[in-house]
Amino acid sequence: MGKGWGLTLDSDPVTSNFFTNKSNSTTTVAGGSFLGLKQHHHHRDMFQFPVSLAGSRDNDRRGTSASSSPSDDTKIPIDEVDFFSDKKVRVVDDVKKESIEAPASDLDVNTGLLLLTAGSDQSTVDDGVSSDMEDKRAKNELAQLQDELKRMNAENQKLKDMLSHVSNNYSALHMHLVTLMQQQQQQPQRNRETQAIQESKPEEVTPLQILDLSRPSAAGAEAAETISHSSSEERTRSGTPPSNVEKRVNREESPESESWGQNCKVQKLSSGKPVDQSTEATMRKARVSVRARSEATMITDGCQWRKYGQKMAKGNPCPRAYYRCTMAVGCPVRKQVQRCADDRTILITTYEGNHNHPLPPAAMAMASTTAAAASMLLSGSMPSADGIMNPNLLARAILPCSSSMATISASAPFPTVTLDLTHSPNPLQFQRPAPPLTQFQVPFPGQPAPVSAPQLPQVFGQPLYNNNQSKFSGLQLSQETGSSQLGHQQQQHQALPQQPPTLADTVSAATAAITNDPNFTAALAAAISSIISGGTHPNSSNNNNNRQ
DNA sequence: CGGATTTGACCTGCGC
DNA sequence: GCGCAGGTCAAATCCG
Repeated sequence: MGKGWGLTLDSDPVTSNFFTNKSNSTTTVAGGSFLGLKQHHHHRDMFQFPVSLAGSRDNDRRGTSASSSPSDDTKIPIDEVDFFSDKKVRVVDDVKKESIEAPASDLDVNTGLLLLTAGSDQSTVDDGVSSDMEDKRAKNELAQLQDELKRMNAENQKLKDMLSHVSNNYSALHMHLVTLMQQQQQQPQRNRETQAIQESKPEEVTPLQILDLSRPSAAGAEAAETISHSSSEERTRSGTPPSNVEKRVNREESPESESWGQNCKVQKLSSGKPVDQSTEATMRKARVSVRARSEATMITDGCQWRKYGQKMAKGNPCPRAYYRCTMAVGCPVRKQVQRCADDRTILITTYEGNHNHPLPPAAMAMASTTAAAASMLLSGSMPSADGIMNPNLLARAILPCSSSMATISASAPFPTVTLDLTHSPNPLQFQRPAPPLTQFQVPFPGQPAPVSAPQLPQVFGQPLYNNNQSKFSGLQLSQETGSSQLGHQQQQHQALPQQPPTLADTVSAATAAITNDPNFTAALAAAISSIISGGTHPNSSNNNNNRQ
């Protein structure tokens, strides 16, 4: 991914370089011909380094492989060199040696031409070959060779300097980016941290009680399941239904991960690690809301849900339904479904939590999207709620082609990413070159979810609206497909290559693309920081917090 | 009969 | 402290 997403995702290769740490700063030394030397196989492609910075993924990969593992080193022994590891010195030395030694071996070629020129001059003067003339020729030859050698040395020195300069620049840039990243991540965290410390009372908490949505779901899932099981056993053992007081005690002693409200309690109970605590507190409250037109009572998103409650929400005549995921025992994912009060054809689905189980392919794309959105929202690329950054900036980063469809609210009770799929796309947005669909990887069946992305349910890819002019085009990036009436979720991944991509395909592809890169949030943060440093966004004054 | 849904009670956080 | 609103629980009910 990373291509076709404009500035934001162009940072992907940069991300690969800058944020996967260490050996990414590798580059390839080359340019034998450039040096005027015989081309050695291990000195190819001079200045691949800046190319790599510019975003060639292949270059990145090759550069990384050169120093990432010993085995790789054995495969590509000298071809690629890490200038920022010890090898750098070695290679530079090689170049140096090369400049001194190699010309000797190249003399035949160059000298031949030069001698021919020199000799021809003399031969026209004197046809007789005397030993003096031979000596003179030899001296001339030697002098020219020495000049050539000096020139090459100077050239190599220049190249070395250039290389060193580029290396230094890269290092500085790298450090700067890392620093920016850390600052962005730590600043809002510290604020919350301080607040959490002040509010929380020190009580014991087990690590299992801290479920970080930003982490791969496995750990949190296991934790959630463990907690859930233990609490279930406890309830079973108790036999009789607990009284209110007992129930209360039970909740406090075994804070089931399944309860949002209880989670808030866990967050207050936990005090061992302030950072984790504060992060968790925000993480758990992060939500992804999807607005879509649907006549159904609930959109099919590939997951199995069980309704566990319904309430009348204030200010909305339509009841709000509460669902929990039943695809796995103890899955903490919840969702709320409610019709919009203003337009009852709009169904608002709000997801929270991450699945602790594998998702069906149909549910992967949206899960990835919502997870990425939530992760980004909470990872530190999300500014604190004090309005340092326009949420729309982040929304644009999520969906650069649909800024009006994705809004992020940091001031809401829960940080919420809202994907509005009900609006017609801005025509101007379609003037941007649409990313080739092939760059998106729609998850295949059995393909694990992106490791870095907590999984959340998918809502795309189901019949949302019985209308060819599906309003679902809000997220469409490339074109409106008249024949793109959404089919069943299983069909969305079976689009024939020669057919125009369906909306579901496009959406799924886009959503998958968003999260294919484990470092998406980091890349996003970097992009944002660059945007900030480069000036304010044209719409930055339009602080459109989307509160529900 | 087992699983899903309904629905009233209960809990919790927040604002006044 | 009280009331309100959001969220959850669990017994009752429904349904295949």
